[in-house]
Amino acid sequence: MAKTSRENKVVRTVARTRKPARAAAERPAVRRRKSSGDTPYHHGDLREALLQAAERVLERDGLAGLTLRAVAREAGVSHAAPTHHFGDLTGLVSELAAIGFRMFNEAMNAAGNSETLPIMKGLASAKAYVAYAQAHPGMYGVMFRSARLDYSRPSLHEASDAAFAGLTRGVGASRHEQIPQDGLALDQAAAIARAWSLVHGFTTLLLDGRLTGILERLPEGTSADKLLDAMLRGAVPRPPGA
Amino acid sequence: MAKTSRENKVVRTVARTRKPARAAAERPAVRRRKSSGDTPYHHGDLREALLQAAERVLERDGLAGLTLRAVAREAGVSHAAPTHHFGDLTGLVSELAAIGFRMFNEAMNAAGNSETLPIMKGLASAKAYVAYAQAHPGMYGVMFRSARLDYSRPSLHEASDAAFAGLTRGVGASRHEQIPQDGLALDQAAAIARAWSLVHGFTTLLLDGRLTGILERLPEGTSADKLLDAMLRGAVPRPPGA
DNA sequence: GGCTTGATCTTTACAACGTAAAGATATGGC
DNA sequence: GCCATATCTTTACGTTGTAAAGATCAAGCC
Repeated sequence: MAKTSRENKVVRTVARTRKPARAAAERPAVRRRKSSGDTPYHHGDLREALLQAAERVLERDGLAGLTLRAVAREAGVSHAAPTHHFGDLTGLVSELAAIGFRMFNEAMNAAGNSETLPIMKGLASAKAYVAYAQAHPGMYGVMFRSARLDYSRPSLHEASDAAFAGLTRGVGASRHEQIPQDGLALDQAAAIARAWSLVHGFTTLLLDGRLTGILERLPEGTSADKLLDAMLRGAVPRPPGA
Repeated sequence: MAKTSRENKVVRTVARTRKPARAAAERPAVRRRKSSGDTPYHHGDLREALLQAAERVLERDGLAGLTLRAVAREAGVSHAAPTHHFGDLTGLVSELAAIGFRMFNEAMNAAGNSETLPIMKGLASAKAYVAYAQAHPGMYGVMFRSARLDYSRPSLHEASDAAFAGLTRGVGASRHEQIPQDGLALDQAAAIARAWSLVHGFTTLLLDGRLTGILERLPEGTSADKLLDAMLRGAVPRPPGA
């Protein structure tokens, strides 16, 4: 009961006193509708602006710098404005993570669909997984390292489930099987867990810099991509002819 | 230059005024040497007491509850006392993580040494890895999820390296090979990365609750241990006869 | 057109945190 | 006995998340 976020369920206060707030001219100027120079209605699409500001702050200052007040500063609004749209910091971080999962999922699907051979689909998806994390380390941190994620939020729940479902499809494709929705044999479950663990573990270790010791000992600066490829090819039960 | 921790390099102040501090009797009482009822010298082994307090706070309140002030409260000292022994929060968390890595490493080695077959050594170590994380989720969080770790600290650096070296040895044993210290072939590196990624990824996913969807669909509440075993057995190039 | 209403944003306030600095105190060497 | 020093406490400050109350504007009603 301590965590009741209002978030658009505005508490109408008693109000009605004097003391005029400062003039409207003093407020930050950039309050216009997204890509539409006119009609600066109430205060613009602040929710979207805050999410974009949050992503900028994240990639600039890292996960530790992603605070409610920093995001508000970046967006040019008062420090309490984000509370109205996201309830609390957990809410903002969760919505940001949901965006990350959607981008993530799209990247994996695009990579998988670009391949024709079923076995290659899985490999391509896995590579896209790692590539996304390398390109957006801040987002990856929000999605997998942040302690403030509320998976009961539908947006986050759905986006996160969709991303892992995509990876599971890749496994099914590479084994020429359909993954059933209800029952699951142990070896099927093991195959899914193996694919998830391999890709997710590799990414986590790579971003934590724990693979640099290995990469440095490889011939002439082999890239992480090559190591990933070798790791995955050795992991499939029947190695592809290519 | 903003992060110069003093940490035992005490800044001698000018000092010397009046205003007596409160009586010694008001202070917390438990200030005696570890397992030695007498000789309560200056204020006891506070450094050790703080680390133990930190572990208690961690397992009780989670990573988010692990603050300098909470640890000081748990140990019954002033909120600024930990600073003297660890410099800052990063220092305390790093030392705690080092302890975690040492316990972690001991558990893996003990499990590996209990087996005679080389292939089994790797499996046993991997299971010990996951078992430790399940038994000490707070510690695992400090070691792998905390944003405040300073790997330039020798204690943390060494303990962390030792833990991963142990896992690498397990891989070498399971492949009947010696992992060379200098050069490394791509397939050797891939084998190490595969073992690390599998075990670490599985653990991360398990602790994040992302495997529950799979576990629930397995026959009659199969344990995570069974899934791990099946996953690992399917991953080794030459499956063991057992 | 004046008025109300409700959503949006700002101000103000407070407790908890990390950290620095200065004051107090006991220990061990002399 | 005395003092230098390491250890611990007090005090203080800036930052954070969050609650609550005040201000402002768009829209609808009469």
